[in-house]
Amino acid sequence: MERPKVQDVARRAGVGTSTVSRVLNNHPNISALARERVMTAISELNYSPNLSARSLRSGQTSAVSVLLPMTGTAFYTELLEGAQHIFDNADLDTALFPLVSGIRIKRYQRPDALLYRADGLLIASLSPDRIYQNQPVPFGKPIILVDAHHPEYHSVYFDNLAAGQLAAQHALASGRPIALIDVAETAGVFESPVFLERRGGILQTLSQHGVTPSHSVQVPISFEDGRQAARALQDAGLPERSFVIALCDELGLGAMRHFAESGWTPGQSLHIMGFDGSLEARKTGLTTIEQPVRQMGAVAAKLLLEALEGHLNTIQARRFEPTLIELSSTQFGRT
Amino acid sequence: MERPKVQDVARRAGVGTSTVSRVLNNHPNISALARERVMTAISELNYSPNLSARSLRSGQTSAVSVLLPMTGTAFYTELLEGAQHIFDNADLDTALFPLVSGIRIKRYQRPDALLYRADGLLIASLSPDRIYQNQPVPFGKPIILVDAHHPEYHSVYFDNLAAGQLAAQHALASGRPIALIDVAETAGVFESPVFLERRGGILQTLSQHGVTPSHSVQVPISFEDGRQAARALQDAGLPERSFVIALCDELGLGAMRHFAESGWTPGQSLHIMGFDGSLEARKTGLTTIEQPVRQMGAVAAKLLLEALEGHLNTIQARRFEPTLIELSSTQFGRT
DNA sequence: TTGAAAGCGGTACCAT
DNA sequence: ATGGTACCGCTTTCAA
Repeated sequence: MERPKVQDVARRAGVGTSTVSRVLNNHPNISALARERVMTAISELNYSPNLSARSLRSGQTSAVSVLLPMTGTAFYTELLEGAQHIFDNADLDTALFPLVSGIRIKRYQRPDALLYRADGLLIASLSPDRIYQNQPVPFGKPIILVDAHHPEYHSVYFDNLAAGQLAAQHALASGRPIALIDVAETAGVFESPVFLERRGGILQTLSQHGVTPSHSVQVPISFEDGRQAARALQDAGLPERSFVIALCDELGLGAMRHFAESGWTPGQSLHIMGFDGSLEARKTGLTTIEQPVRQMGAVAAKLLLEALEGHLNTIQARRFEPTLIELSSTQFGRT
Repeated sequence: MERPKVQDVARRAGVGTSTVSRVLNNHPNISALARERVMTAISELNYSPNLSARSLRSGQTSAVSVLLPMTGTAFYTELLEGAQHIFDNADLDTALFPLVSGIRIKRYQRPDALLYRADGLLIASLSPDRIYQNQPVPFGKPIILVDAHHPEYHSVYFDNLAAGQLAAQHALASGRPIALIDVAETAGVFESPVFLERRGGILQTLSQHGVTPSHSVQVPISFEDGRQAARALQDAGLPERSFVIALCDELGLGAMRHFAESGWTPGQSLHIMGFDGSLEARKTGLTTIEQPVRQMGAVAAKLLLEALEGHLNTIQARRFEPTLIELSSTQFGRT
């Protein structure tokens, strides 16, 4: 038979189509016998429901969409692990829509994009204002922003300003001159406020103590760029007994490598720290600021579930506070 | 108005619903006037079609699904960039379905998973046999395997055996003792034959020349593990004038770092190479085996398009041959 | 070139 | 507890 339908199942089970539907959707008030016969017919015919028909009639899709940048970093893997688990338990299927190039944006601006064939939407690390050019998201169902913050949307995010402040305080406590390895972002759709906020927190705290960074470089994010940034700092006359704040772990790790290679053993002469709480940083002993990424993903997913159930009447914001993980790169040889 | 439908558009434009549908789907034989009036009505009402209704009726989804592991590496970003571009031009929406944890597998085994609400399926780096436990994929439409190979499916993949052979030949040409930094894989769903094949190519070529690796270690894939592997090799008595083959760039880069730190300057005393042709390897000067990832993604996508049009009557296999990129880590101080 | 109407495969209402 | 049936919104004959 050509792809069986409910009618075929109903006929074979000797019941009505509504009974089949009830069994499929776990409705109450079904006799054990009827359920049994329907189940048998289903497996005999190898039946599976047509999702399009189901959503057309029910108005639901049993799916959530996740819009996210694809960076090839572990960040989104972790975030998704946290979220997927929650969606799985709620019997929601999850589809990912990566923003790999600018061209895709045009597609996502159309309200009939596949992205919006969902009951809810999670937007990760992206600014709706930027993607939709300050127009509302063409999706009339619940939306949660994660790793991003916007007054008009439910948001789950890190307190990057506090993270910056925490880093600055730790640096100040060392009594050393403070240098910055900053992130050079290409402006555009993918631009995220994360680094802006971290930087702001750092500079704000420093200036409150009358301190200005002794040296500063801006580079793209990669291990190798971190290395080159460290070299550039040295070339610019960075004193060996400095405290270097790198705006992310990857840059910090690259810089740490260069300093180590040039004999400025991190933690013993030079001090250095990063941001992200990455596994690499922990393994390598780079002091960092932890961000509970997986947990953030889970909280965002839970918030979306609540929104789907209509329990969210006011805009929600869940902010995660940072934790300092002090490792060997800033522990020894304190002044 | 509550989400307008074709009827609303038709009424406003003073035409029949079929005319609206024809305009929406770019059918020929539509008068310029009718098209104009329909377009106006659509934008006035801010109409957008219901995807579920459309696919229910047409039997098509205008979507392709991509099943892939989420590793946080640049590999899949590149692969997708290659594929998305092709799908975009064919007006196909693309949804990603990551296999983040084993639990997900259960979901994907059901034929009514969202994954299968598509016209075609791309499976990346995963073995159908392993995911579906030797049962056929529950999807009666075109499937393309990419970065994987299977006699029963269309496949687009790298010749990893040749890559291994190429590496071994390069190592043999150095006349040095050859050591291996191998990948320790956790068996299971995610296990891919890539490393098995690379390893096989290496060992096969070596043994053809009567050579056996002087030293060998197995470690998980990470920069830091590469570093530790290098140290382990030294502890095991690796001679400084060796040729080290790392089974991937990330391990090679980590090892290179350790060797550099311990004074065995890569390329000058010790020789080392990796696999993948990663950007990092190129920047750092690590000799590597190039794999045109983006191109492979594009070819896989094109193959899927052909399959969708019914042009593929026999199982297709597209194999990409590897290229050696010789950089400084194996160039100088040749014997 | 166009409109009326059938029908895609389910779900949910309304009887019983 | 169960079956009949209208109907979700669209595409596609078919006849005009």
